[in-house]
Amino acid sequence: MENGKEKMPETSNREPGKDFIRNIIDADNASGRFNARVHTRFPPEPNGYLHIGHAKSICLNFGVAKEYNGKCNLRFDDTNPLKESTEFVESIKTDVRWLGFDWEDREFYSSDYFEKLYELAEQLIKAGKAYVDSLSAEEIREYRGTLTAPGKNSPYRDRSVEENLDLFRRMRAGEFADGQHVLRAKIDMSSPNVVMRDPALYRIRHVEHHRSGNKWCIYPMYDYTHCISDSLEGITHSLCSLEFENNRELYDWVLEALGLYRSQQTEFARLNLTRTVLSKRKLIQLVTEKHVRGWDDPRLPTLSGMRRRGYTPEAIREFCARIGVSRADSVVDFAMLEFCVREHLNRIAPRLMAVTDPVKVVIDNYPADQVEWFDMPLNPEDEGMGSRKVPFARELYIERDDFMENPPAKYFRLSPGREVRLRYAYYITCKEVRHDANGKVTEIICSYDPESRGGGTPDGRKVKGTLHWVSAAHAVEASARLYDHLFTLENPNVTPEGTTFLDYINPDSLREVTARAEPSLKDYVAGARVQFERLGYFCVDPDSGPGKLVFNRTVTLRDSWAKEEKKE
RNA sequence: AGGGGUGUCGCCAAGUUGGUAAGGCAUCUGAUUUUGGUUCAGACACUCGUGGGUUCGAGUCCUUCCACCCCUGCCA
Repeated sequence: MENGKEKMPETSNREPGKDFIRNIIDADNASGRFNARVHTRFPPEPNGYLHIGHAKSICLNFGVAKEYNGKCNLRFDDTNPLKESTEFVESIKTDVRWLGFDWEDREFYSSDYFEKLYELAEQLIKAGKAYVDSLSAEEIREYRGTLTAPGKNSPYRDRSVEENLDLFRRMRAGEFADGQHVLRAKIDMSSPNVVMRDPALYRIRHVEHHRSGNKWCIYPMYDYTHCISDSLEGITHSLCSLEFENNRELYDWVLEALGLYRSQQTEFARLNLTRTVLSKRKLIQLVTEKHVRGWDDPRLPTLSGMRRRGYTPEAIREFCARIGVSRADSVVDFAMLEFCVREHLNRIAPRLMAVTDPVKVVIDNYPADQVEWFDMPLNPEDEGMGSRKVPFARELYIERDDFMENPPAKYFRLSPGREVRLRYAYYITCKEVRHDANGKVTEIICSYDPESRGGGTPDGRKVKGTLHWVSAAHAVEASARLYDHLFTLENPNVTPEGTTFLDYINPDSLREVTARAEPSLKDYVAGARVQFERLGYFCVDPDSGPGKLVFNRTVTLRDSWAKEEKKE
């Protein structure tokens, strides 16, 4: 192994190509800030399904921990019982595991800290740094001021420590109704950072919590909970998205006021992808308004949807590695994701033949009662994958696209008088075309060259086209769901005046057709991924069952002919 | 109008004592090819939002202006 790299001069302690997060960690490790320790966490709120945007955060947090021999916790940020449920907790765990990450025994919940959080709140009150406010939500909003005008102090701001303590304890005891009081940090109502204008720490909510049940009727807010949870878990680098930049000042304030170990919050830009939406609100709308079939609809960017679509965890991880992480708002081209799936599937998917839009071919010089079983490699580039047997007979199906009566110049598939190769089988020449009353092609009569058995000829003559095919008599039927982008707009997050993303839903995002496939297709079970030669990568949908095969097209193959054709 | 951020090729993204623009996706050529797939070879930023300044030299320093994002939940 060449060792040019490790000979780098000592002064160059930065590795080119590293993202700013890893540069910060390197610097912290160099300065000994956290004793060269790296401990991150992935902190989802269990109020929805994870999507590709979360995958970016998961790969970052777990990835960084792994690279630096550190740890990464899974923490459910469950401080708002109104929105959270165990159903979401379970789906999140399934998705993180599926992506390939392991939190070992470090599964935490903010709700595990409710008692500790409460004690610390009393500590804050005793230190004169928090008070119970009895203004209504509306009044608090008015008192907060605006972005350009300072706020003003609540008339309850100067209550004594004793009164605050008494009120707060009675809040916990359930003596008050929702909204009657709120615990607030006493900071600065004229701070230019609105987050610092005496933020709410606790609110009263007589609601059952998915884990703590009815034990509590006051619940801590995010800003108060998150930093303390990070601190208690010994998190070193608390990575979150850009919209929390303004909250960092409060994050630091709370830990400072309580004299707690300080984790470092660092923000990065969240993922945006062309051709899809990643906001929770929009995703919920698509599902509840039935624009898609459910949270795991293969057209959705949810991890469960992508899993069902046939994406692999490897491909998603590779995608996250390739897009990098920075502080600049950006929109990643969906093509980047497709590249990553194709790259992985190309290596692992067995090749099969299936026809999605069949037209019949009759080989008129092939014996009507003859059937030949050809042995075909499952992947010509990987002998190790083995082979399968495929039957050839007089009547076949080929793709309707693969025949044209009046082909344009660069078309080199089948057309009258032309010879093409049927993959791994024979050369055939089109002799005659039959049509129905509407002029639609119903049957193509061909002759085959017995000498070309296997797909090559003794005289070495070349043909320009190689087509996939299926024996009509042996074909198995399968439902194929052909997906396209959910939106017709490049970026559905930015829509023209007066329209919303829903106005750009692609009516052809799902086309379900009956495909005819080679018999070996029956060997594949739900979740299996294959390549239908010349068409794309497909995977077996869970809707499949005994005698019923349903396939999802994960992604098409790259198609330079389609591009060429468009130029015409 | 206050505060916090960001602006490097169509897209993502390196660029850290200022020294003369990595890489990937996409795109376009060409070669190979029993998938118009794969693979391989090559092309693709005299320029870093903008004007000005410092300097022998600036994407990197100073400065003007512009654009975009976030913040006025008892959501996270």
